[in-house]
Amino acid sequence: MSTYQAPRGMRDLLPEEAAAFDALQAVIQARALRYGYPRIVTPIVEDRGVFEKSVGEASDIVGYEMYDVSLHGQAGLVLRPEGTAAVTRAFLEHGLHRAPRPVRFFYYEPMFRGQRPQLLRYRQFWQWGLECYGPEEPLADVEIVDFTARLFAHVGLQNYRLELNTVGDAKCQPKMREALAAYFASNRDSLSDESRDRLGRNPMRILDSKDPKDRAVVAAAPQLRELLCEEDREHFDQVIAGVERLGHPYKVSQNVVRGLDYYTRTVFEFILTDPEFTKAGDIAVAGGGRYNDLVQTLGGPPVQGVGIAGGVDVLYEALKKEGVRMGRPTTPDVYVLSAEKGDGADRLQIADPLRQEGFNVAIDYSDRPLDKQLESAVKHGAKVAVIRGTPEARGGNVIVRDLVAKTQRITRLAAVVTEVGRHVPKYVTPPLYTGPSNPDDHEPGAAGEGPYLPDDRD
RNA sequence: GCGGGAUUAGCCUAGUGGUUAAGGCCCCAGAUUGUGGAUCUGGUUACGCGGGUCCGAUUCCCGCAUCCCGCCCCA
Repeated sequence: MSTYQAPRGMRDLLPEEAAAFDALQAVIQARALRYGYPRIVTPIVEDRGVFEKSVGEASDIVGYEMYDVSLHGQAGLVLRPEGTAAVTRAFLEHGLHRAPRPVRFFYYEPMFRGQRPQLLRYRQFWQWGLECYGPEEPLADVEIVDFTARLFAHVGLQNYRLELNTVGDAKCQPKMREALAAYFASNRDSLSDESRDRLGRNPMRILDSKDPKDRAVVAAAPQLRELLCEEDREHFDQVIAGVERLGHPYKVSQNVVRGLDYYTRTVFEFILTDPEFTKAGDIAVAGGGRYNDLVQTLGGPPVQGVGIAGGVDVLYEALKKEGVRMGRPTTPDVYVLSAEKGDGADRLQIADPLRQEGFNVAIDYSDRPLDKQLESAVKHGAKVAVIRGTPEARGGNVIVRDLVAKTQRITRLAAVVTEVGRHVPKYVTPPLYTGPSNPDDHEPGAAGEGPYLPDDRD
């Protein structure tokens, strides 16, 4: 047993898992860009106040789940427990509330909460998220739901359900709270201790209680829909109509009330339905909603917003459970071996053109007998061995051996790349810069469209 | 933060209040003077940490750490 281990609730992603996480990021990020959401990166550490102000001081996250980090005893910094408040801080700090609206962001970052680790709940976990600042139109809410539903369809997630709800806006919430508080107060004796406690703080949270005692009371609680203000109801109806129109299955559920204070109007959760994940209660694979007052809360102008955050660890496990394959191979396809001792430079020279060409190539560093090197190459997952230094492979020749088919041929050095290419795939190294394509490449009329028209304003 | 369970090598398992704690897989080396996943042989690595009881503890007790399960909550 090693002396040190990863901190509680934090884990290492070994190459295979890391590859899967990379693949998930690539897919989600590319899709976010399709929707007009470019990536933003914010620091892992934030001022404590960013979250106290926005998430709510009474919330569990701020109450006891924030990771303190102090520098030279100077407190006040925490590891970020969630993305929305941090992104909003950046949005304001850079004056982006003056940028053309809506202002959209995508993020994919580790988050930290000092909670007790449990099934799919870690102290360091990864979240992807979207934030959209500016629009008050319900269409923005709908698009974020749409993004998520289509993302899950794309990656192959099947076993989940979508629940929508609305919690009203700042004008309306007090009224709703009051009505709920009155109802729950009159049923005080039937409530769990926990909920009785919540009655004074946030009666809405009683709605998502899992306590069977509360359940009965909650079932007969006044419908939020009836308590809503006119504009809130209208907004919600349009959100529902939009989701409906796009054909995403959903359910309106009073129980979706989210634990963060900044939500107004629309809230939603994508909840896993596989029995393995529901035995411990609902696990959300994504959740979000509208936050119309958050920007102001953090000291900005009145700018509305809507967003969502998804759990990468949760998504990864759910996909694995459903048999979805993720990631790229983590093993080299080609191994360079040699029967000659001390010819490391030659091995590297053989590997280089193969690598240039896009093959994944590792070399054997040792002077071990060839059989050991072959065995090692196979164990490292190589499909092809390039062998030098044997009697047959002299004078600018090497052997290219297919380790799966167990066939080989002697090949001139100049033809190694071609020969290897017959057995294993090449990979594309991503470009450092991907510019816009040239619109002139488009051939007018090719797709049946009309000719370009002159713009009279020119 | 509060409850319950677990912790023997890199992994999986056995076992015991008393000499060198067992086996399988993996890893390394050799048998096999250089073309592989087999076989055989050998080798490295463990009683989570700290206290206590005891002549003596890996074994019993307590605390701590970590993991799992539940509460709480969320991604």
